[in-house]
Amino acid sequence: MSSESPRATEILDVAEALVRTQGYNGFSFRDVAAAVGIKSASVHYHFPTKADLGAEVARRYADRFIDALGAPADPEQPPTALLARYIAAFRHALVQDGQMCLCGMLGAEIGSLPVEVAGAAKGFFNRNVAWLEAVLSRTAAAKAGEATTVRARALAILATVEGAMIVARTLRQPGDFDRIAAVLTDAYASES
Amino acid sequence: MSSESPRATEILDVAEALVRTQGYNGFSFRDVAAAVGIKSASVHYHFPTKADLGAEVARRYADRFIDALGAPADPEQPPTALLARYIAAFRHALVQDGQMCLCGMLGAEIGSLPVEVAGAAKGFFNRNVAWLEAVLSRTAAAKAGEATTVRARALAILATVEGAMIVARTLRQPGDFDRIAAVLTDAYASES
DNA sequence: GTGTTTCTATCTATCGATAGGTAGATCATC
DNA sequence: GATGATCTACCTATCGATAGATAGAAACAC
Repeated sequence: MSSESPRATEILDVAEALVRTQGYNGFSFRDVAAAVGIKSASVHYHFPTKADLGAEVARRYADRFIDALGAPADPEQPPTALLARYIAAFRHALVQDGQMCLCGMLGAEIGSLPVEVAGAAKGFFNRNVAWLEAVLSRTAAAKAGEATTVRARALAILATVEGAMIVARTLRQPGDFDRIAAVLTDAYASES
Repeated sequence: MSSESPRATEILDVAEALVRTQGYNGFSFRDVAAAVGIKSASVHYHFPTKADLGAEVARRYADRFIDALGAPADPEQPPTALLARYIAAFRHALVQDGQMCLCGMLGAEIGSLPVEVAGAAKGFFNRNVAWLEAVLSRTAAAKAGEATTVRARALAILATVEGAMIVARTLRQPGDFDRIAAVLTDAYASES
């Protein structure tokens, strides 16, 4: 599956950074090639079409991201700690990388993406919601009652962190991400 | 200010729809011209550069959007009703138009936008936050205590609805927007 | 071991299409 | 006949993608 050559990995790294700042519609094979130090034809050798490259970037990003979250059912981690880790993962993408979440960017462009790329972005969101549902279902509030709202709350958390990245970046105040995250924590996690 | 010719308005309408589905980097003068039924050179007559057109689209969108929200201090409207109206405005953009929020899209692309366009998107968000702060400051919770969190909660509401549009569109389930909005209402408005 | 073939990764060169933008002619309206 | 709006025609630059060549490493045949 993921036995990529060093060069292919290099290309994926560069492409990911470009998509996360300029969007799928805004990056080109020549941009990627120039940053890697090869010709655009060589990029086509590793990834035949732009859709192939975009989809692979998205798949790799999703795998890495979900992997870093750890197991949502880990009995050693209380739900509040897992939620904090979830928020920290997005915070890292924003502050450390200084970029948008890749799939948040793709989600905004969803109406004009090749099907493979759109599907990869959709998969990222589905896996995020599933992870959050698993965490939220362990809270006291969830055990006490309504199962319907577990999915709704998972969707809300995902939407809020994705939106927070956009707002913080647009207002040029990275600290706004933390302000929004604090509201999230107060509203959802304090009831556990 | 806004004494545009019918043709200019037509161009702005088409450009807005294109930016909201393909992003600023993904639309072209030729796309706009073809949809209007004129040549791309004629679009340049009305809007000299792409940045001019993009910025004007964003300004018009922001004006129209904020205008539709009404006065946040209107004594006849309780804060809960105003918040419901706020969410309905985004819901309308998503369900009726079937498109992203224009400035949510621009916010995602913010790292690769001309300064005029980026500034217009930033202005949209600032006006949204100001409107929400005005509403939230009228709630009982706000009057009782902490003024710091009013801004934080305003940012969180904006982030959540922007993110909700992206998530609902990517998962191809418009109903998810309403699920997220319901969580928002429960968490923030029930304390008033 | 040597010679032959195949594979990998890259190159140069080019394709048709499209990008944003410009110059100058044309047409209509007043 | 002047003004506003649109046109034709074009420019330079770039897009995604392909073709054909090349150099070197690996695999194979004997």
